[in-house]
Amino acid sequence: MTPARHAVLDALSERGEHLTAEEVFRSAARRYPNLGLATVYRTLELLTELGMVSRFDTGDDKARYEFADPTGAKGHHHHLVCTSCRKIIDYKDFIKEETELLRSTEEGLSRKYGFKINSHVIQFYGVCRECGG
Amino acid sequence: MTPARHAVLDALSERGEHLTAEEVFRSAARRYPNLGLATVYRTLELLTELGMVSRFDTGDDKARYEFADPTGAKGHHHHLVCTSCRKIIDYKDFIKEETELLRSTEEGLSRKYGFKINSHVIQFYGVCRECGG
DNA sequence: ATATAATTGAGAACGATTCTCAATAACTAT
DNA sequence: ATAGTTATTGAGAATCGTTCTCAATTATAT
Repeated sequence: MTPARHAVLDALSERGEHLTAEEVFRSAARRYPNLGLATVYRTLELLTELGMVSRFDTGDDKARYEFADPTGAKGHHHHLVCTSCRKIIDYKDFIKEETELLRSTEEGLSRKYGFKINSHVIQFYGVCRECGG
Repeated sequence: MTPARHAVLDALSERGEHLTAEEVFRSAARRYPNLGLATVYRTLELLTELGMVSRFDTGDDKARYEFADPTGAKGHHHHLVCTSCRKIIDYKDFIKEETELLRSTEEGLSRKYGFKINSHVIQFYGVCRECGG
């Protein structure tokens, strides 16, 4: 865990969620001024592989990263994306039905197609209240 | 509906599913040789807006397109993606639980956050039988 | 300390997609 | 039909997020 990597991780945990690589870079560079953008990308990839960070995207063409803390307060959650203002809301409600859906789907798909399922993406798109939803 | 647009639509409905823009281009260009790639992109965007084509992505950085036929044999379906060989399986099993989940989630999110939900992405990633899943 | 391996920053390279623009094709109204 | 207006096209340049290259620096092991 080098200083550059720490700076990236700090940026992700301190600042809000859903940062783009560019945003992580700007944020982390405040503390670690000669940080390079390539290092940010490399570190984000590394941390994602280690499971400490999770990466997702929301339809614009920039990957977003957030601190992964599956057992913490945030826990496992999904994203609700406003297609107008690009706001992203984390939610973890309805997880019971969802868990059930995932379990049975994964089991069924595994049996039928021989897939070992490792991850999933569930995301809703819509228009938020402020944007007229 | 110009010939160029027809060529794009034909390529999508004739050939299998899940084509990248490049693949649509190659396929359509066989019938309509002086087709340009930019026209393919423009047409795919147009058809997507019209709801005749749906666009999704699977983790590599290329958008995929498929003929949208919500009431037809294919119907509404989701994708199961092998992260090893990139095979994509359409499935529409378990739609009952899923429909229920979507309904209650959309309703709940709407009430709680004031979102009008328009679309969703549900996708599973894993390793297929041939790849050792 | 010294050799070896890993990490870094800067900028070039990449690749999917979008933009520009002149040429062409499609309508419209006469 | 025909002249004028508008939409669509193809080709290549431009864009932009991301990845690669490479020499320099830093960490690790001997």
